[in-house]
Amino acid sequence: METEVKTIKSEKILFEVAEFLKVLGDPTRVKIVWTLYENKELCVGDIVKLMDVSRTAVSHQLRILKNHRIVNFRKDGQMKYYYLDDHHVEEIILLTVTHLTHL
Amino acid sequence: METEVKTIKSEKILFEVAEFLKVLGDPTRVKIVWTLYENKELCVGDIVKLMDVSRTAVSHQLRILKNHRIVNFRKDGQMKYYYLDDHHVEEIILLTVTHLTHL
DNA sequence: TTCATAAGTGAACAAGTGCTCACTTATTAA
DNA sequence: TTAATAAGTGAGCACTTGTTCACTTATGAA
Repeated sequence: METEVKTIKSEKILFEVAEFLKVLGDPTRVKIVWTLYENKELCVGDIVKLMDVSRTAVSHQLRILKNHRIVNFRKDGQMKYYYLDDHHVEEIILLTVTHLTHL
Repeated sequence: METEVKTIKSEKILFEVAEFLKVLGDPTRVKIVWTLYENKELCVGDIVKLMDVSRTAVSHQLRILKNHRIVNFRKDGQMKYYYLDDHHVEEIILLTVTHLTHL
């Protein structure tokens, strides 16, 4: 207990960081995000086809991603075309891939 | 269902990305990481002093961070001095902060 | 050796999470 | 209007997770 220490600034932003990374820290959600990154935009049915997850599960996760402004969509008839709402998200994933492959 | 789609490459790496981001996606753990980022290295007692979390909880979370090679430590007598094991981790957090503050 | 201090461990439990199931909403075609 | 298709919703439940509590290990001083 002899180390000089600093106090933590902005407790709140760290909590938000944790909350945000938790959203990406799920296999289904990160797979959806990656699929949208690779395909620019996709309707729900296509996302389901590309992933081994039920349509309902995809719907639930898309809502969470939407609430955190990670994805957005445009309507076209009966379809909803989802796309990544912010390029930072793909940067975070790519940086993580880099980290893991250089471990 | 009319969009041209690509197949997902490397299912496994995406799973690992999710697992890794989940580790950072916890308020206690991200706080520990940030505290270590700000202070270079700290013993467990100092980490506890800087955070509103019990010593035991910190110990448990440090083990998880150690298992994922996010932190490491050096022993010095009775103390263990923990430090960040990879600079990618702070980059990921800083990028997330940037993302959240520009939302 | 004995005691104090620093840190870690494992069981238990409350809280949270992600999936499935049944049902609903919205849109388009017949 | 009726039927079909695309997507979303809410309850329920199994599973996971983070904390606390009691106990253990390891090191150093007396």
